[in-house]
Amino acid sequence: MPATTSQPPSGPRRPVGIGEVAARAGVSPGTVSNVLNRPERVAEATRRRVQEAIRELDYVRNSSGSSLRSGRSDSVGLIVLDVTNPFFTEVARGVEDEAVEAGLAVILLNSAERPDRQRRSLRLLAEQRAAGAVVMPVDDDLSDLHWLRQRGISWVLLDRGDVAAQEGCGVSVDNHAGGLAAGRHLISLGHERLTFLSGPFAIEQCRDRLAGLRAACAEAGLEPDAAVRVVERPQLNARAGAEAVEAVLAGGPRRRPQAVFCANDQLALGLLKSLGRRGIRTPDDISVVGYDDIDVASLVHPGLTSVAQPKYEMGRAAMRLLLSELNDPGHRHERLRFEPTLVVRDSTSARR
Amino acid sequence: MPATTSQPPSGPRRPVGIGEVAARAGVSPGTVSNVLNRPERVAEATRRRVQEAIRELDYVRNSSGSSLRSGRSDSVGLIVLDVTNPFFTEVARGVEDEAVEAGLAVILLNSAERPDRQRRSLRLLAEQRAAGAVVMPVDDDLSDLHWLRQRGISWVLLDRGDVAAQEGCGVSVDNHAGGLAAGRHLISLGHERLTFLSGPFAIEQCRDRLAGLRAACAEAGLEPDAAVRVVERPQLNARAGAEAVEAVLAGGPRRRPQAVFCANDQLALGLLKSLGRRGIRTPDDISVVGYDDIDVASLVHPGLTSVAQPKYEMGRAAMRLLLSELNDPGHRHERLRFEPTLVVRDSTSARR
DNA sequence: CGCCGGCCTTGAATCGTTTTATCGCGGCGG
DNA sequence: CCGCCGCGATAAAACGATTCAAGGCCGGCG
Repeated sequence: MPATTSQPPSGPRRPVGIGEVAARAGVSPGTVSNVLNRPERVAEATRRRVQEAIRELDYVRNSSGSSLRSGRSDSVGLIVLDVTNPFFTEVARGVEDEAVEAGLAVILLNSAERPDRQRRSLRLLAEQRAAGAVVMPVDDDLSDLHWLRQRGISWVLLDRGDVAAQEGCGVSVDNHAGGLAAGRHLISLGHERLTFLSGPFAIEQCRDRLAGLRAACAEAGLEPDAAVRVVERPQLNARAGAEAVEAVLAGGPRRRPQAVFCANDQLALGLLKSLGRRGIRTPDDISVVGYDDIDVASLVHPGLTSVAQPKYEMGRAAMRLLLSELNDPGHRHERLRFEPTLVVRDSTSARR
Repeated sequence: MPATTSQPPSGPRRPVGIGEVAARAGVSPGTVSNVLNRPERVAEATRRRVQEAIRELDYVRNSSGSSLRSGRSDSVGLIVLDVTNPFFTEVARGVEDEAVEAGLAVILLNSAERPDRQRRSLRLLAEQRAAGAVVMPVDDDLSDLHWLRQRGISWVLLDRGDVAAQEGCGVSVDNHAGGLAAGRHLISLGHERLTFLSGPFAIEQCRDRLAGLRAACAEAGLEPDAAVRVVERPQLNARAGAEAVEAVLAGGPRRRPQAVFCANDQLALGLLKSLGRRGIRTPDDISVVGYDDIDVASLVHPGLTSVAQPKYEMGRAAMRLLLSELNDPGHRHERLRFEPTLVVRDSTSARR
């Protein structure tokens, strides 16, 4: 950055390279490089002279040249499924904070839940010879990720538990436990006719959360197949939740579920809205539980009971695993598993 | 990407370069480069042979080498103030979609509203010799941005209207008009005792929205200084909104505002929550208007009346301006201004 | 038949940095 | 006094792609 605060916009400057700095400081380019990368190997006086020259010329390192020669790059990729989803952005914040501390730059890429865009993103990272990547995979097909690893770019999976440890590190949350907690909560409130409002079953998380819910039923002596009805929606957003209301209420008031457990908060928020429109009150007429505990869950009225995941911490942990893989020669792949916690608010209450 | 779908994880492969491809195709490296960058200059047959070799060897271009020599880079930066804010992520989506169409990669950087992080991000872009940047500046100090431009990296400002056109392109929304629309709406409902719940006044948007609100008062024959009370908060998030409730209600029921206009939706959501906790009903007791019209505004209960900005379109437009600056030699800086629109929902109603 | 021009292709120079082998120098031990 | 060692600094060879001047080939025209 400029030494003097704000200069009048003068013509575009010819870029200054390491050689020019060297000339100015009266040393060789190699020495400048050493000052930049291994300052301890340079004598105090020389180092100071070089740093002075760097400041005076306002030299900025060219990372192309640098990473071309060294083979290394100091940026890592982060591929998220949806930049507009609060869950992912919170995770991204964690990844970023940890990376910044380690002096790495994060290239945030959005796969928009589309395999082709994930593919593009991975290819970009390969072209950039990125140091590594944190990836929330778009589906169960990891072949592109193996392709990336073959090229020497290692990755950590986020939010996908099914990866055998020998393929790479991973961070996930126990979705079964989350479903179980939600189920126990609802059952303890006296609800026996439940609906699981799911996203696509292709998504492992949805399946696991449902399994947890069923386990809670079994545990309480309820027959899971009878107690839990499942409504599957093709997406995990609010619109899908709102549109699901008919399917959820299908069968008339007598068969209406006493409680709905949603695969994520956005579905739940959409559903709540539609229920309200129809004059069905939450929690008086129906209890609703969400998943993720995004910020707005506490802001809506009624406050949404939700299964919380340590989003920010998951991001940090993933980045830490990646850093370990990059720096620690004795690294072994590892799978970290977080525990979800139920946050009870106003959208659930005892059966009338 | 691999031609064959999924190979068993074999040892890390030695990277294949342009030379190897050339050898395989029986041509010179220069020709391979031409196939990659100016295919029309290469004879049909040769081109095919080279492409075949590329596929067989699964060659991936090394962007370090490429941009080192050419001076160009095919990635652009996008610096947002807060990755977790829905307004920004929606804008980011627009920027990204437009960039992808143009074959550019987007490096998304989060300044977290902190000048030092914005500085870091700009420096990173300088080191990477990025093609350009779309920036939502963290404050009014543009000296670092000038510094960037001096280095030949051009930028487009987003959501900041005060930049003289000769310094760079910009995209903004008419905040005064937004405040005016909100004010007219509230006044037409009969409200005369208004409060503006603001973020930091250092942020131009807040000031302009307030000015618009005042203009609406003046227009209706109300004395702005008497009709509008202002509550300033240091941040623009929900927590700040929730904590503002006391200041908003200060003075007892008699002096309680009939309507509150909030500088953004998150403030409004926080405020709504706190009002609800105190048993104050919206819109019966107090009308509330937000700003930005983020997704959840329509999901909360009551639905939040809000001033909508064309978030996604703003992102696209910003990227288009940047592309024009990069590709069009006769480019002249331009300032695009969008118009906000008021979206009326349930959080505002006529004075009782 | 010779020359010219257009189309493809080539070879070599080049981008800015890192790295490695080498060198000069002064001090220390033998 | 000599040789050796180690510290600091240097020069030159990479890294992988792009670019550009130059050359080869072919067909057409004079």
